[in-house]
Amino acid sequence: MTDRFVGSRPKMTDVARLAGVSVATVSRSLAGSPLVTGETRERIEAAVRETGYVVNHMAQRLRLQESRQILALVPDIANPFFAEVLVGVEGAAHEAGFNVLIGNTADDPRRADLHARQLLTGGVDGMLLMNGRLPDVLLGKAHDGRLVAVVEPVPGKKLPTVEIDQRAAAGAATEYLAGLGHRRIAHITGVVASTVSDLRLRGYRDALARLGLAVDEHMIAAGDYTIAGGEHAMARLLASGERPTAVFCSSDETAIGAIKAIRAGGLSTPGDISVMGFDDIQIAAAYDPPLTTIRQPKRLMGAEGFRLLADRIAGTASSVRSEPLPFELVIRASCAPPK
Amino acid sequence: MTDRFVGSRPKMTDVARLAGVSVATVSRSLAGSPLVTGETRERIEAAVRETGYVVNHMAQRLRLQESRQILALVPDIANPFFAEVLVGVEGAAHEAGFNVLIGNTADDPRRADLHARQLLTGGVDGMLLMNGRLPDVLLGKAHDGRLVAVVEPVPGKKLPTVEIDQRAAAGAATEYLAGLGHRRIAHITGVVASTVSDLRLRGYRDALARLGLAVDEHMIAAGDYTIAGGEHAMARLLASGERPTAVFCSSDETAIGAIKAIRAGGLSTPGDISVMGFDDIQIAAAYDPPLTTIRQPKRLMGAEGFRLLADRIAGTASSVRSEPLPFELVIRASCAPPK
DNA sequence: GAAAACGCTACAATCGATTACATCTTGCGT
DNA sequence: ACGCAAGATGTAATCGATTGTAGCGTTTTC
Repeated sequence: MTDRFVGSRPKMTDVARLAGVSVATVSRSLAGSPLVTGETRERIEAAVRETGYVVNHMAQRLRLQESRQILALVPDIANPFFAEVLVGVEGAAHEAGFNVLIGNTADDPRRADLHARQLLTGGVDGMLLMNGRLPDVLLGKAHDGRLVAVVEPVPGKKLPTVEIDQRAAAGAATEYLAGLGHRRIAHITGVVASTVSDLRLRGYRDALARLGLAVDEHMIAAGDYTIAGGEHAMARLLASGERPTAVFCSSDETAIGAIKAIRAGGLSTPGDISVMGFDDIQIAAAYDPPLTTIRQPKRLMGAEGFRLLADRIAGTASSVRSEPLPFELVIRASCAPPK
Repeated sequence: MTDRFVGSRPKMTDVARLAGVSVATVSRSLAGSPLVTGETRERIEAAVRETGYVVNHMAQRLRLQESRQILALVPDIANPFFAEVLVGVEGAAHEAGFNVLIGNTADDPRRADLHARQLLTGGVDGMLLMNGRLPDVLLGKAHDGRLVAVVEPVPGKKLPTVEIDQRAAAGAATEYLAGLGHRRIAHITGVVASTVSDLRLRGYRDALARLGLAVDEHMIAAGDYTIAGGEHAMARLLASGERPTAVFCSSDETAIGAIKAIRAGGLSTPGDISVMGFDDIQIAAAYDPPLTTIRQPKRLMGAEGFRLLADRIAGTASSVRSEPLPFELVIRASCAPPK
């Protein structure tokens, strides 16, 4: 670690010269090849220490034709749900020696496009799509399986997808409320025209049908996964003639908004109206009342998404579609039997 | 966009051949050099369209000796505060044509080290340190200003730092509580031995001194920025002899924990005990009661951190230390005058 | 009319690693 | 002793771009 290479970093030739061997031998030695042994290897290692040599990733990547980087395209990093998925992605990637680039699309297709271009220019080896949309620049291309969808399936494109059985989960949520004795169960949807939101709505309808309960279209209000959206939707639900005794919300944020609207209407949760969330983000347990919700295995989904992608990058792609991951009904205090 | 290059992407030589010029000319043309003009440029552009050529980033980076990537080292991406800062970083980076790698340290120095190595290997052009710690591998090195600290200053190292005036902010919070009429104001700290937590504690002490109020050491409880930490700390505060009428917490999570403990003790907020948070994360406004808190300009801090770093990477580094960014007292409902 | 100036393009070196192939040593069997 | 295989190392091509310098053809200048 002397300062003999001030300014420019030592390169492999410097190590080779010092060790009295060729760069080929240094490269092999560093790669752990069994061809380099004994005294030679020691001399090289000493020279590496002496010079403070570290490999130049740009050169290595060009030669190897792989960046060992992936890009995670996320609608909003600050959304606690996606942040948690990202932790899973980062963790799995880190273990496999991959780095993770973040692409915050902020629902702007141009930003998504600009990020997606990384895949075409070789900036990254693969991409995780978490916003349910294939960027336009990738449309006609053969991106031979360097794409994996996480959370939201990508419509119109056969992509490996990591998800839970949304329909079954929504069904379980609805049945739980019915099991508590509720008969007038409302639903606040997610963003309209999103696959996941549709599936949850369908699951809700399924369950009501199974239970022999009629579906009242006035009991279905459109939300957008946000607190404000939940608040407005709940206000509408309350204003409609006969009000529900329980509400199944398609996100925890929506549930929080709903609870606020319920309180604003002079009612209480779960006293007057039970509220069920979805996702089990961190606030869910901390909120007052703690939210009963469906937990999605967020970190696991991220990790699994990475693994699927890594398999395809390595060419060991097994199946196109992996098993749905398990969800879990988490019972806390925001739902109770009706009065 | 024909399929003539199935398998291997077209490279610059392909474009050159098709346009009937040399690669040098193609490169210059694509770079927008004024040397290439008229018909030649048009032929090249046509050839680019024809082949569907896009530059190979790996080769470009090797040649240019810059990755146009930075790494953001964060203790926890899923922490809403840091997630929000990251949004700012990503936005500014994106505008400047930089990509952002995330490094989740999870408080593990080895993970931080592994990520930091990216800087030594040329994997990234610079690094944003958000965890207040210089990774060991960077210790003896001359990383000539490719490092910027954000949020938490890095002790023992003169680094450009993006921060707010923590001491003044804590003072403002404490004075606000005093202004409401409180005399017994407690404080729950952040992680002990962290610079930021120390500064806030000092600001709290300053303010009490200014106000002529005695500092009661029993009114200072150690937290760790988490909900659970706030809960335990508040429980201790309640158990101690004379209980406070107001608590200044060093994070919003801490405040939420404190409120839970207050409720668990049969008391209410702000009725019996006012609670003040810090940071103004998204839940702060949604919680019940909505949290009065100090807002840190999170996105701005992230964006500013990136700009400082970009300046130093470009060699246009202006000052080592930028002005502290403005904080803001956000008054909501968790603080009220004492009974 | 020769020389200088200029505009455009090509050649070839370069960035720093990896690796197929060639070469040189050794050791072993017979 | 000789031949041959196996082991260790070196040589040089390669990944795909950028860019300094040289070259060439045309126009300007005196």
